[in-house]
Amino acid sequence: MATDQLIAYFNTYIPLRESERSELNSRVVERKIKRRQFILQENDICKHYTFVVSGCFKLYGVDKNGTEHNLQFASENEWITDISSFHSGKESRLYIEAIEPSIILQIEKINLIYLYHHHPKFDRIFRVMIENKFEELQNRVLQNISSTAEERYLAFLAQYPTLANRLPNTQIASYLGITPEFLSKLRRIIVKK
Amino acid sequence: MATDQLIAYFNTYIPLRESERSELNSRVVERKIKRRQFILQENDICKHYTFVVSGCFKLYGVDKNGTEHNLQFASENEWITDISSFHSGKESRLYIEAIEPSIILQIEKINLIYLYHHHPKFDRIFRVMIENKFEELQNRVLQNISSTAEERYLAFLAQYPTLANRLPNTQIASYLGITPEFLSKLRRIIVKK
DNA sequence: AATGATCCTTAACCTAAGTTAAGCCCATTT
DNA sequence: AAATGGGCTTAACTTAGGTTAAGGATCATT
Repeated sequence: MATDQLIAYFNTYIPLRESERSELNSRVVERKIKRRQFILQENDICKHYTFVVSGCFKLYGVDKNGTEHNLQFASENEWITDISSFHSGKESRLYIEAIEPSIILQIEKINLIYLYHHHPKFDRIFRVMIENKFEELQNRVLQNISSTAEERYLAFLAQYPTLANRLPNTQIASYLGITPEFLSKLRRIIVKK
Repeated sequence: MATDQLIAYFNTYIPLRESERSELNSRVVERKIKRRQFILQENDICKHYTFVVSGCFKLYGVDKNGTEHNLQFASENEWITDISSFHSGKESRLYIEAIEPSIILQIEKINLIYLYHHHPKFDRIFRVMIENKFEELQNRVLQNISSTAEERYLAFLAQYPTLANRLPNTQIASYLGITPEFLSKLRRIIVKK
């Protein structure tokens, strides 16, 4: 069952007791998502934390020219949400879209708050989870302000080799903040070396 | 007293009980820091969370050419730390330096862990704090991959007007990921408009 | 088999941003 | 009063990366 995978994931942080497992179980909803299907669109309110059981998603914004900019990918055992809209309860300016057919588990805000209040362990787990995510993002910002596109691309390949194989280069270019044409040029330069 | 300011800060998240206040009080150390003084240097291990009571700091990395790249500023009522080194216990690759004469409160890792274990409220508070920081960083990444330097500069002025007045432009340029010369050029273009 | 999408690449040309170098202005220090 | 040093600007020149447009490859759908 899919929630077993989520429980196993939490156990890597802090082992859950039976009571926590069953409460979690009853507060999580499983969904099957098709390729290209959205689980969040601009002007929606983001009501869930989404855990990816299988498949892959992207979180992105769209600029005034209609160009997409990838903020985050999430595949197996990763979380994805628009934390800004989730917190504020206001309309999102982002999209979450399946890149592959996927299975997810979603937890609603009320249920997450319930877990926080009845089992403080979840405060701890989610604190550590987001601290790790924060660290990752901080490294990305440092890369963005200090490295060339080529360096960022090579770093991406090194850090996410599996994703790099799974994703079309257009999606990687969007994540790196460059055009697909320029990424193509970089790839040729790298091969030549 | 300086810890009153920290307690007032925490109270904006969740009010602290007397027991929590006194435990916090005894686990926090006040320091006075001079302009240009470091509270973290490359290859140090980051042992503290630092709360800025007054003054201003920058967190930055230095690249192979010796150029500094500002990851974060922190002024009154903000936290600054190298969360990566703090967590892993490994040597930091970053610097934290006072931009102004400052007063800070530092909490050591053992003491923070003590607070987490005896008062789960701190798990909650730090979770929410870092969720907010995560959101901020995510917006910055989106800016970095989708906007021009001019747009990023104007957004910085709008988002941090006080900081923008307080900081030399060289520091802002470093934060935006551009050279001071180019920022100067942008400023002239903006004024002309 | 044919029709589109989507993607990847190439190439010519363009522009945002970096580099180098010089000069000025202020504040501190001597 | 000079001297130092940080910060800000300007300008000439270079380069990383974007734009536009085209063609080919791959894949799913009819």
